[in-house]
Amino acid sequence: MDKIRFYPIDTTYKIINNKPVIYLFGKTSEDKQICVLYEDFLPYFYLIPETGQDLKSRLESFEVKNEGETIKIFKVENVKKRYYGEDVNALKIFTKLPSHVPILREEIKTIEGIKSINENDILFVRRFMIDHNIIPMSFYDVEGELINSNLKVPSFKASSIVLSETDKVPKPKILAIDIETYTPSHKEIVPEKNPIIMLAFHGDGIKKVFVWKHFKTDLDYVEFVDSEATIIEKFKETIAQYKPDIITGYYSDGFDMPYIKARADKYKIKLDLGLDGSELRIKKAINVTAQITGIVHLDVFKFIRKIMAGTLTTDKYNLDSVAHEILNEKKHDVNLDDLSKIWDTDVEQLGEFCKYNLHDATLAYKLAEKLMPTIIEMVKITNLPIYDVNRVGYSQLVEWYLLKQSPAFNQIAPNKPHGKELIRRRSIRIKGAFVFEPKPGLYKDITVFDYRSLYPTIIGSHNISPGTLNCSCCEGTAKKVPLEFQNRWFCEKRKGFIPTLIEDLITRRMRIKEIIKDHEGEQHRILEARSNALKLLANSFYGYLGFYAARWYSLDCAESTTAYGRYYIKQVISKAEKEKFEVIYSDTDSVFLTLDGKKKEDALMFAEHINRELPGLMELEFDGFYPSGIFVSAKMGEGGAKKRYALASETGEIKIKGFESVRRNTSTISKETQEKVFEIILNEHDNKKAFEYVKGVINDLRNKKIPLDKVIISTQLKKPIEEYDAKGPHVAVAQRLKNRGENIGPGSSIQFVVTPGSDIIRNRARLPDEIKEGEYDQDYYINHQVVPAVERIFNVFGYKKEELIESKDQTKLEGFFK
DNA sequence: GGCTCCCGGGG
DNA sequence: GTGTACGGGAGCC
Repeated sequence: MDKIRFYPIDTTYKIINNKPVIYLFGKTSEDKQICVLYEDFLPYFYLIPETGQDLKSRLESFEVKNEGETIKIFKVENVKKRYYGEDVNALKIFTKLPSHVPILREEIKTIEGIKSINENDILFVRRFMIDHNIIPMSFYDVEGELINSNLKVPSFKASSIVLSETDKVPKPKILAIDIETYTPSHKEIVPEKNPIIMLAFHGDGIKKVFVWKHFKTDLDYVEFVDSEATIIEKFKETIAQYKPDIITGYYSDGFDMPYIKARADKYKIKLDLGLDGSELRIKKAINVTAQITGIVHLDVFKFIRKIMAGTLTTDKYNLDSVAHEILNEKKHDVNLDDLSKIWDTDVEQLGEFCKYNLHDATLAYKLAEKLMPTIIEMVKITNLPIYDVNRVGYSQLVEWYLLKQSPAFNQIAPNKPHGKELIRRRSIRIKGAFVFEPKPGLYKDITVFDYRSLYPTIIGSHNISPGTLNCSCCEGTAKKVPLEFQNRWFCEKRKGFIPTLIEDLITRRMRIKEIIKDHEGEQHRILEARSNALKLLANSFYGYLGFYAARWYSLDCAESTTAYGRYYIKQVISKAEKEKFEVIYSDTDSVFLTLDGKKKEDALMFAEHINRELPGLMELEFDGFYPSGIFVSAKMGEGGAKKRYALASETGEIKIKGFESVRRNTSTISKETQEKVFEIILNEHDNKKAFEYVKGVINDLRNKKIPLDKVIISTQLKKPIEEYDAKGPHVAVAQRLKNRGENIGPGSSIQFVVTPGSDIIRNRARLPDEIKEGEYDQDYYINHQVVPAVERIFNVFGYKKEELIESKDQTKLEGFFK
């Protein structure tokens, strides 16, 4: 009997000798790849009979004929469980193979006296990992022996697998890839037709670009090969030699991997990268995915889009914007439209593109490295392997955390909804948060308070859970859900499943926050990531309860959560007004007050009074102090627009909320003008100056002093020109390009400028190179680009948009500070 | 408003 | 793989 220590990274199972065998690919504590095999685990699911029904003996002899084979139930056990807050006598039904489960389930369903069949869709390996407490990226002591196998890594057959260390953080080996392909400008990306021209790798100690045309260069990382097929061979070879635990790329699920696969297919090259010799698998569903057995394929883009999006300020998720925000690095500035031409006619210029190629791989690598701690924390909380954490959304993260915890509560998990129920749930909209409509205006001395994790703390403090809803033990005695739900209460005697778990997440995070100050460097980053992961997950519970496809879906719970939310925020508002603060705005969990002559300390005292009366983990926190801020008016009516304001901090930093400042269909001049206006108004308090500034811009437009590149509007063609019913300006321009014989199709980026005339817009759209400097329709840019961007801001001061447009000076100054 | 369709990223 | 798929914005009545 041997002993090893290892951490699992990627998991699967195979049927060997008619038995399912679990494969845990991972790394030993000596950092060697290994696969731990385990075979003493059987698939099972639960059956809950109607009360009084005894189905055990009937099920024990149950069998189904399937494709000539007789499938039997392997074993049935009586178990006492909890289901939706009730004790139930259930049957645990074991089968021989995972594939037998759906077959048996379908037949068993027809038996009379069944209340429900549960947990029949939890995948075999995941079931094993939950039951055996196998947490990916955590270290285990394994007893067993090395055996022969045809895997590319040693195989260790385990007799026992025991968690040894949870805090030691593994350092998986990451390899980033990026390809450049032959794509003539204005043409679609077509893997079936166009070759890969270069391939870059970035890993620990490896920087390489393979390219299959020769040119003179000093770049030492460039390696010339003779054909595209050799590039694909190099792809395999590099991976085999480097032995990464993780292969990463930016949008590699949707682009690089499928492209490489398509080209490999063309040359009949087998991409047998899997540690079991299996091929790279490309799955084309709604979302394309690329998977390799034993090696995690991490698509950085997917994780950022699905999990990190809310914590980033960018609203574009291309590599350039994301790298800029997360790494403070930009992509190399080359014009990709030129690459194919240069490839055909001017190879000596390819060096720049090799640099670009490697840099993209480097950025993907750095992003993967940076996000790894957060990903690993998500993995540890949910038990899902990295591959899955990378691809699921928040609802699935919450659900797997609940599924992982449910055995500890002796619970049977509810089923996912199907068919009509799904449609019904989908159509329901619940009443959301309370928003206090702001009076448009400029304000000073704004103090902002918000409830720390409002919904999570409400769920915890008020014991909101499907199993505690309207319990019989508290009927008539428990406090009712505020206001409109007086027929609803939650148990006050027994803590529910979801409140227990959510409070666990919150308190774990609070503990981390306490100790984080005493750590620095690597350790600090890990704690930061852990805290962030816990917060993201806790914040997702409310959404999960109201998510139509959730197992623990509960409309009553979701509605009660927002009802309590409205109750608590309104309470702060009315108490603040009683204390003579002016409440200017409130949204969901935050309140904006002006001091109205009082001191900052008075506001802090006020919050402290509120906190004395809050239950459980609920807390109203001081969020910030802003010397000035502006709330703009709504398009319709008199009131202020919700969720649209800008604040200036004590250091003069400007926070803009809710204004669509970066939009694809806007020109640079419109965006620039809006930003400048906020700056002048909030920091210099000079609305006249801001007004004059805009008038200046408008004048410059009139006098054609604004350069052409600031009025260019850029849009991408998304489908063949003929397929557009609504022909916008960019479609019209594309059509003309095509008529001229240029290659225009989906993916072409169309840039245009609106030129003067009386015809409809699309007939006046021109390519920038078709026209001369200044040849744009000043009125269009004034009325449809610049004025709409700032109109609402000036409404606050009583300016009308007509005054902006008027060429004669005419200003009003009243209503500066409200 | 509500409903449907399209798109994201990538070269 | 013991499976299923998202979510937001624009355009259209």
